[in-house]
Amino acid sequence: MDDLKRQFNRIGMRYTAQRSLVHQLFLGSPCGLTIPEAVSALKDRRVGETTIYRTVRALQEIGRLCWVHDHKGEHRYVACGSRHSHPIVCTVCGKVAECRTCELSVLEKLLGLETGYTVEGHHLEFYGKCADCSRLPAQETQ
Amino acid sequence: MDDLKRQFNRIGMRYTAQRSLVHQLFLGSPCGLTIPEAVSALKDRRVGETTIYRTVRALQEIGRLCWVHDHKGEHRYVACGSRHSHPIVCTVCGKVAECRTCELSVLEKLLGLETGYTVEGHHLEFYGKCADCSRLPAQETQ
DNA sequence: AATCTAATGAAAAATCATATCATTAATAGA
DNA sequence: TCTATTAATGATATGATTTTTCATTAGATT
Repeated sequence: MDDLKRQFNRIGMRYTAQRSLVHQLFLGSPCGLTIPEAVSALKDRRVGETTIYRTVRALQEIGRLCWVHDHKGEHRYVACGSRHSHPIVCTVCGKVAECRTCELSVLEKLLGLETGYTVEGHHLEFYGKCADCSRLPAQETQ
Repeated sequence: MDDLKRQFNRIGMRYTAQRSLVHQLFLGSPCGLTIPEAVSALKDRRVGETTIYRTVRALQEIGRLCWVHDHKGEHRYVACGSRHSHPIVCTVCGKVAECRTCELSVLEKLLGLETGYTVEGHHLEFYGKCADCSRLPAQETQ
């Protein structure tokens, strides 16, 4: 995907082999990863800690990575398709799905009236059970 | 306010002088505080680090404190009035207001259909300019 | 190829968070 | 009030995480 290269260039950064590995890792992690997890996952692939921190920041900047708080409150990074998506985190297995629907405009208007703020954006995270975990009644996965 | 004491007791904790100081500190901080900020703010009042970490967790548990990510992405804790409120963070000065309006039920239904998840809850943060900072056109405060 | 610029990762340093535990304070019961 | 009980406190130690620094390497440009 050469698109990524262009997006990196746009923010004055190069799309290198290491950065590609970092991105691939997140794409293959449906529950997202904390940074320490990403670091240890790529230790054998010889990608350094510093590179991972920098790449995570860059991927967020170009809208390919967002963060969620999982069921335990841990800050995890999850691959996403666009700068503006609403993640939903499974409270049982931690799997994250992406929701493109966004109908917050009404709420934003109300909010503006209520608080006097000019709304510019938001972060919205949902928590719930994924289809699989909804079926297993009270069994702890992972 | 003796209400707080009851709330602490309900979760098996005591409402002590130190915990009161921590709570007061957050009540007087419209932009919220990171934990290290709270620690240094209370150093002269002789409240220890451990107590602050524990109290922050307790205040969250009883719904008097919520977290936001400020304009710089920093995790800050802000006093709030109820367990379910939607903070809005000023992107200029960082001041946080509380929004009680919650009309996400429609969105939650759509989301359930789109992803197959059973929605149980959410976290919603708005970003925007407060009334004061909306007036000053392009001036960086703080 | 030569030049320039950015990326890399090892190491050190700084920061942040948790665990341990002796001491102190708050509560409940007599 | 006095005592017993239980939880809170905070100093210290420890561990985890994040950032900084910098010599080296790789990628882009001419």
